[in-house]
Amino acid sequence: MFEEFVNDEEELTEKQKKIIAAAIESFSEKGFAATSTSEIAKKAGVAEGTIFRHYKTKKELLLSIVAPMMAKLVAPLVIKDLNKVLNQDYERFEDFIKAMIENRIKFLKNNMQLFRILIQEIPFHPELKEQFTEHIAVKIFDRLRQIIEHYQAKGQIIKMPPDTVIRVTLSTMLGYLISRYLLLPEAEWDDEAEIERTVQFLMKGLSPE
Amino acid sequence: MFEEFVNDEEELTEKQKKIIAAAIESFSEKGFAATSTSEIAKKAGVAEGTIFRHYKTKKELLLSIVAPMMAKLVAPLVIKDLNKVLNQDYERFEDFIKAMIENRIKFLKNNMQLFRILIQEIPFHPELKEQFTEHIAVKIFDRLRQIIEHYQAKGQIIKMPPDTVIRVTLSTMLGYLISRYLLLPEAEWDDEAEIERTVQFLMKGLSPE
Amino acid sequence: MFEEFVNDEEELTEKQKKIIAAAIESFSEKGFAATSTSEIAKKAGVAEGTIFRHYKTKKELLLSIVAPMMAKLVAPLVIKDLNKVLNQDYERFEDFIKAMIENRIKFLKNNMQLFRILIQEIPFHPELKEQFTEHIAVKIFDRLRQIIEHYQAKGQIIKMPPDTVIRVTLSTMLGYLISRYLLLPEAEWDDEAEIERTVQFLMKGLSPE
Amino acid sequence: MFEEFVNDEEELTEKQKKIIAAAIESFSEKGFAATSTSEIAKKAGVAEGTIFRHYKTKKELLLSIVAPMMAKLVAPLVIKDLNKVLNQDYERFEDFIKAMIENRIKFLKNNMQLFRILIQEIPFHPELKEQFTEHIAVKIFDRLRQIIEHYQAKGQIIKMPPDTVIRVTLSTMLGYLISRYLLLPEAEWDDEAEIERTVQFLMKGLSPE
DNA sequence: CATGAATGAGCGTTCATTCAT
DNA sequence: GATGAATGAACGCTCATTCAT
Repeated sequence: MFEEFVNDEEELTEKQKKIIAAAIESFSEKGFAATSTSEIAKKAGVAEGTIFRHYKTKKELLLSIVAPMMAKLVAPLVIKDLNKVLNQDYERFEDFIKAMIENRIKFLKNNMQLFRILIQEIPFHPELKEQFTEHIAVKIFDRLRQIIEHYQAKGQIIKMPPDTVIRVTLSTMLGYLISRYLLLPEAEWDDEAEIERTVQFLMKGLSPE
Repeated sequence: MFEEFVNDEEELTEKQKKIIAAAIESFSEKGFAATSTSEIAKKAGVAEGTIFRHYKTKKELLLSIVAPMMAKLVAPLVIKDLNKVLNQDYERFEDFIKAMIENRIKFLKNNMQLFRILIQEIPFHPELKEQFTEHIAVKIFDRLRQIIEHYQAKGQIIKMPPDTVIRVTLSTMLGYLISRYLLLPEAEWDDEAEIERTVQFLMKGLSPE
Repeated sequence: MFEEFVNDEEELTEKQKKIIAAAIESFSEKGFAATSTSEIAKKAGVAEGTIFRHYKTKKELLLSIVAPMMAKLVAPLVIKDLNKVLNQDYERFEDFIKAMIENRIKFLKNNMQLFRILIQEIPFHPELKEQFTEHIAVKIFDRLRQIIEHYQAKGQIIKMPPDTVIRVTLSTMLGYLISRYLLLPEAEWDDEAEIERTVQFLMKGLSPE
Repeated sequence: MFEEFVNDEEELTEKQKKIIAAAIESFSEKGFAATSTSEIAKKAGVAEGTIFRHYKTKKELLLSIVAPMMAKLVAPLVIKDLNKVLNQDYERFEDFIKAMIENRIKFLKNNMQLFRILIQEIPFHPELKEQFTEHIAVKIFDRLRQIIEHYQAKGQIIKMPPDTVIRVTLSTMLGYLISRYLLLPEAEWDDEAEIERTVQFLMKGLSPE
């Protein structure tokens, strides 16, 4: 479940792919504002002008990187008939949340640089924030709310405002990811156990009664 | 308890205060890299050269803003005889965590711009990250570990690695703050209830058994 | 004899040539430190950024001007089989020194601005001084020493340490050039006679006995 | 003979002396244009403003250093009744030139930093050059011409235009000083012998016949 | 008389972007 | 489509000089 059928990079020329790859690397390491287009060009092995042939501005390049990332991040929740999935595959909230968290953690782990750019740049670019709230807060929150209410109705989750449930769930999950991969990547982590504990904490915190 | 007796800004000239204030505003809004010194000067109503009389470089200006913030952030945990406080004032973990969270939330709410700069700039400045891990991870984590173990020994918290307890606690708390004040500041929030719910979630998640 | 087959400026773009020309003019008149890059750009009729596309720093621009000058200055002494030349063309030291001096005077006269930059900037730039001693003192002094010894062996020059002979010879020659073209260029000079007298003084001063 | 009764530094305050000393050191090492007033102030141990209390501009500070140097440099030739000295003490040109050269070499050796500033800055400051030609070329050249003619009349020097004699003499002498103390100060020099040879070369080059 | 904070013009350099080839 | 030379505005920072204390 929750596999992704996203295909991008398909209509990109070889040079474009190199530009994107170089930009991702630099943006994630030094930030958008501190990365120069000439640096990207050099790293990508193309001429400076080539970047601007494909992307009108430096910012457009950033958006062309971040926007698909945001879409992919919430992809599993955009599945058309998610409720069917829920009923069939995940009778218990615990199973659903476990699957979802493991799936998203795997995804973010594999796309850590993109994730990094996303959270680093959102504060500085109103368009990004807008896109984010529009995609996530509106489309996805609605979905998530339904899901939460679904399990609340089944008596599997505490009766708390769904938005609060969503918030603490995401906080817990992203808190793990940021600690694990961005803040203390060099500490020793027993990932399996740590995820297990995190989910356990979340489940207990959200259990009814 | 946990009041702060930090006094800074006291030996600063009038111009220096204006520079700091202008820098905080701009850094928090546009980020360090995207803020120009000329812009800070204009906003502060001083000549550009004046900035550099007080701060050798733009980066030094940033550090002079962020470093004290970091110290103040963890101040309540640097109290000399914290254990006495714990025994006397907070026999129950719940009371302690409630007091601590409310206190720190109040502090961060009052210093939201500084908090914003801190979390926005840490990824881009190795010195900052270093200072952070040095101050927080080493000094404070040790303290927090003792506290957690203290309440674990009393049987008030689940037997989980203290680092994990710390992580989920901070995630929950910072997740609230970031959602509330940075991501969705314009949504309607019933702060009192929301904090109450958040602490409740945390307590249940960490309760033994 | 002693013609030069040096060709530079050949792979330079039009703009680069203009930058070099403007830089030479300004550096020689006001000195390197007192010449601004914006001034050079204006004089060259290019944008200031263009200078830095071709020369990473202002100093690199200086070096790109001075280094070839130094090479050309000593070029006649780097001829592969100089001894053959000496034996065939200049049996007498007087003929050699006359030819050499006239040749170098002509060269410096035609490159007075470059010569000026060279002697004006050497004191302030260790790299230049190093390059100078390396090229001149080592490579050329060895050559000159051999030549002096060659004519001393023939009994045509006084038996004095070759280094001293070289020093007084160069002093006499450069003293003329500096007086003539840099210190008192507006006095009336009978160049031919003055050079004749200078060589005569030199020859007598160095004659054996 | 040729002792100097120059007294300067007499009406200078302690701070002023320190400023002058610091300026001399920096100007001679890095050049006037590349030396900042703040650097001089720091080295002198005074406030930046103090420099400008004593010297209206940075350039005035330079001139206050160089002008007296120039005066002292030619002092021995400004003696009122130089001819009496010549007749009494130096019947032979050789004795005169030897005494003069040794005296001036000693003086310059003792004031090498000032000498360095003088020759380094003359090219860049029209006022300096003017002062130089006015003092040297007019006042002193006249004197020197008389002296040369005096010895030419006695048949002790070659019949050459006095200006040429002066030029080659100064070139020879300054050539030694510059080689010895500025270009190759770290080579091994047998000063006594080298001066002896230099004077010998000069005498032979200028001898009649 | 000495101070040093303040100034603002100007510095060398980098930048995103354009455009002729 | 790709290039890279060219641009000029803007950058962080330094400077000589002023002036209230």
